[in-house]
Amino acid sequence: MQGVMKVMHALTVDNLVFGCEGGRLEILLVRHGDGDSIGQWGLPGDWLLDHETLSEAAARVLLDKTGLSDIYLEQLKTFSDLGRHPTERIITTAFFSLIAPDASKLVVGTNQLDVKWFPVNEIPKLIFDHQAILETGIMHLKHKVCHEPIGFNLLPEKFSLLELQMLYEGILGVSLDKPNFRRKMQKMNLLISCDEKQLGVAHRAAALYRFDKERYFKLKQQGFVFEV
Amino acid sequence: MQGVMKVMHALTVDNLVFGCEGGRLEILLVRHGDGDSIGQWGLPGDWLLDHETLSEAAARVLLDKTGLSDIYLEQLKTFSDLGRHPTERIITTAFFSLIAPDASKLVVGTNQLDVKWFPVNEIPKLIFDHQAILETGIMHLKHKVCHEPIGFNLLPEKFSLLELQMLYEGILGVSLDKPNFRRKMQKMNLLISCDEKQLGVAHRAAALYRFDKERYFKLKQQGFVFEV
DNA sequence: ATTAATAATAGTCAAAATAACTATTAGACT
DNA sequence: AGTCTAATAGTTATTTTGACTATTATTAAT
Repeated sequence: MQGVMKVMHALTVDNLVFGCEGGRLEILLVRHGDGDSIGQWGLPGDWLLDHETLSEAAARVLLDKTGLSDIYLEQLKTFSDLGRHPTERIITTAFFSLIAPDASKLVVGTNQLDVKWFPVNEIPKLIFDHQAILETGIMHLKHKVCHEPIGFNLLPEKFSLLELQMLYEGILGVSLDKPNFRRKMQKMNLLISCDEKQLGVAHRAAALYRFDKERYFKLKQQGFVFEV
Repeated sequence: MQGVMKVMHALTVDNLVFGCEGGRLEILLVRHGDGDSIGQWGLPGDWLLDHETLSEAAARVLLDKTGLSDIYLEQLKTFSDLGRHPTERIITTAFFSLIAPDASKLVVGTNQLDVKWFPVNEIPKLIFDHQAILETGIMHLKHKVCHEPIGFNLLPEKFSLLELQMLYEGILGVSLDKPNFRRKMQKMNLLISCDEKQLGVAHRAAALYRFDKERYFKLKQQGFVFEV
């Protein structure tokens, strides 16, 4: 270390909790019930406590809001701009999580007015720099979803190939050729057929698949790279 | 925010400064001259000051050590494990930078005994969790170098195709087919011929190229993705 | 019952990209 | 003149991609 003085800093975590409904990407927001930002929407977050790591703090926030644990959770970036908070210097580490539909029961925290899912293209004005954090997260998601099979975390356990395709179309904002998409996915050998069909649909029912996590990790060790 | 108490934290930045000599990936380390870790090697770092962002702190550390500014510098990850520092709780944000050979004149800082380049596969024992930070950084580099043209930051302004290939081979730890590699690189249209040849080599001199940054950004906006 | 609608699934085909090569050329050193 | 090293050029079979068409299964409407 250099010879300059140590300064202490206020640290928080903020979570980008992504979900997906009918191919539409959604984000979880909370409405603050106290402080300067009362009544405004922002990302769920909290102070980092003394005895916990950043990941643990992020997992705690996620559990508080959604009742979920064992969720795909990844550190995104630490935001430290001097003006990011209006009155104090607060540094925040943003996390990135992907959750499957209907898995969660939303919980309104103490000091909060509301928790709600918003489609990512219908976001209200957000507190502090949360809009910038969200944009960073969406860019990260767009990139990563093409190079690693993390998108499956946004789908239910069993899904059809069209649901998978619509997820990609929703995230990337493009439309894909159905036969080509299905061929590419099936050739990777990462989908296990459930030997089940969709129920209650008004057309020919699609076969349902699960993502083969074990196989993916085995292939990955052998140098395989997932690519969409 | 939840209703828990705000705690203040000690924050530092640590830099992974990568270089390259003859296709061999190197990292810049400093030997500490005071504190508990006296005499041991570690990543160059410093406390985060009150008036600066994390990026600014990282750029300051880089300038102090190498005399360089305007360097490729990217935030990697924030490390917050409770036991990462032996006596205090210190949270550090690791940065990732790539510098061209011979660009830098190393400077031994106050409270430091030495600054030196080490090949990444001949690293001494490092302080704290710096070994883990380094491994994270190398993994990140291996991944990113394939998807974005950041490798050029590790080469001199003018380079031959074989130098470029050896850089990739060094970073990825694989050997590549020369004609195929050269064809792939040239087809991307990101290399400007310098209309110059290597000097002082004991064999047929190779043509020298520069990386066309402007063209890359233009193509990127149009959806082009760099892939090796 | 027939037909329309919707989406699943199967298959085609030309163009492009890749991997694994061989061949030739230029320049320096002995 | 011959040897070494690496640059550069080219070949070929295989695989992958993109842009399609065709067929099938299922439900809902007429």
